[in-house]
Amino acid sequence: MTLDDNDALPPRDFWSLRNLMVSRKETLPKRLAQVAIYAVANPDDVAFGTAASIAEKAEVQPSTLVRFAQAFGYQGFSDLQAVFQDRLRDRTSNYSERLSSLRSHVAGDSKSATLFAGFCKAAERSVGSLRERVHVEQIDEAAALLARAETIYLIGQRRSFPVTSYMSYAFGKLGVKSVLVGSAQGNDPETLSFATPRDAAIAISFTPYASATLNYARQINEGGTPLVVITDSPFSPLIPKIGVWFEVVEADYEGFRSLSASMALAMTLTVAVAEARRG
Amino acid sequence: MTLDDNDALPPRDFWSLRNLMVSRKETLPKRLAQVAIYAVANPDDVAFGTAASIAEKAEVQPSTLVRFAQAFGYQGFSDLQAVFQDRLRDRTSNYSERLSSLRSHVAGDSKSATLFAGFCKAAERSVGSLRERVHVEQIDEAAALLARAETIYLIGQRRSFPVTSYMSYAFGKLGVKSVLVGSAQGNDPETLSFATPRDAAIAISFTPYASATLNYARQINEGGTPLVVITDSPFSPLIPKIGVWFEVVEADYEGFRSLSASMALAMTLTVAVAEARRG
DNA sequence: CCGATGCCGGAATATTCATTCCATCAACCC
DNA sequence: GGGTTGATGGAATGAATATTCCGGCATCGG
Repeated sequence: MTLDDNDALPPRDFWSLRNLMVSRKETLPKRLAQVAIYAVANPDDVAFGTAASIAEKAEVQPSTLVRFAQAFGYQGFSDLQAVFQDRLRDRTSNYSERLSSLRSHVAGDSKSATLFAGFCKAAERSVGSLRERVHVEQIDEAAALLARAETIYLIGQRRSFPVTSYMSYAFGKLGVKSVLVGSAQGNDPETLSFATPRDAAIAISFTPYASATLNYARQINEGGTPLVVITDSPFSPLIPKIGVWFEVVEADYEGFRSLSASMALAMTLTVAVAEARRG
Repeated sequence: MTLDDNDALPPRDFWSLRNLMVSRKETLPKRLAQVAIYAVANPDDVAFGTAASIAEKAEVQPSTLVRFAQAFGYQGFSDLQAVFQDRLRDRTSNYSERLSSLRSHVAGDSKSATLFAGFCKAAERSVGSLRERVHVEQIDEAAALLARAETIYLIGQRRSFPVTSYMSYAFGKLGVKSVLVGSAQGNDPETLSFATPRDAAIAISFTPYASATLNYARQINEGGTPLVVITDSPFSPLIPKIGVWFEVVEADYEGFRSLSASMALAMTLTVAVAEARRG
């Protein structure tokens, strides 16, 4: 008796097993810990893969997987794998279970629970409304416009800044030249004065519109640089003369508006531009 | 050429296949129709079972399953089974290949449409998984911890920076003193050296963890400053000695992970802190 | 009623798979 | 520092699996 030193029966449901793997990881030998990490991070692959394929992805030997299973009291790898499969099998029962647990949480009536549920719901509703409002042609048009640009200027303040800063990061990773405007440096007007009609800009703003964003967008658009705008109303002062605009209505909870829809649209645009450049 | 009389490539996503099975059922030979009916009614069993076990339940021969698969243009039963598995694999990541294959198939449809749908779905999925994983007690604990702090330090790089920058903005509006670390200024280590055990910090990072974030978090936590961590695994090197941590698994599409779950949790924490301060 | 065509069942086969075994290696205690 | 214990990699093994093949059968048109 060396490895399988736990007298208790192995867990038969996924979450018990998961907790056990997390708690025992510290005391596990190196390779077995490696398996634990992989299994927690990629339960789906464990459910469907073969011992060989999983071993390869986790960078261990197949035999290590068998040892791992036995260390947790299972008869072999297949026995352990069955637990991972069951997790995916009864998704429906799992779902109702999830809902009831959510309800009991909310029934606890803590203020945090209400907040949490509220913000989750706001995020989901926002994405739902985004689906309705945005048409594919708009995305195509915006992506084409941005793909033509030499430099893409990103304009967003306050609540919109996280969105533009994400785009700046993603564009960087994708090798698309972009300039982030609206950080705390203060030379933004000069930066924008370099924009030409061969560039493009993305401006994001919602009521109450940050005045700086409005000014920058107007300035750049009047200089002939096309503009892609994300805003929350067809009457927004941001709507450009040259360019495309998207209507994104974020649901709010207690006055704090979600960012999920803007983020999802931002990601779509970012990747679409990169793909358009490649093609 | 007798059976596999369709020149087109077989569908790679479950729903296309399902529709195809339904529509072709009428013209299919008796046993193959029998398989189609069983497969439509028990897709989970098809996903997990072996050819022998499925054949038994569907009351046909294993070889019939192979023929069935070939009749739809697949190379063999395993090839067809993979489609059924992908349907269940949905949960978190790894469905990028599913959508990319979808895209190549629906070549007539715009690429942007697929992107857009993918990112919307990733956002919704992420929020769903957030609900499942985060418990209210954690939020309460984190909010209490942060409410006690004199100054809240916000640590996040790269993809996490939009989240911390949002929190910085929201904390500002709510009158909570916070310092944003990780902008391009470069004096971050010194800024963090001012943190005391009476302060607190929020660190956000996902695989691959930005080394600077790791160092900052470790440094500040060893100095006795409690830490609230948002990360993607119980084995994350970010898990603090003093403090609370949240497991947030963002779904990804084409390697670009959503931010919706992190954002929703960030909003919850931000407002919860402000409420705790007020009460 | 008879040939032809396509379908099916079941055995045969070739692969792939999980598991076991053993030699080597590293860590630890005496 | 030598001996022991446990962990690991990798090949060997035997079981299980998907697939192929072929003889027989039903169906259909003449």
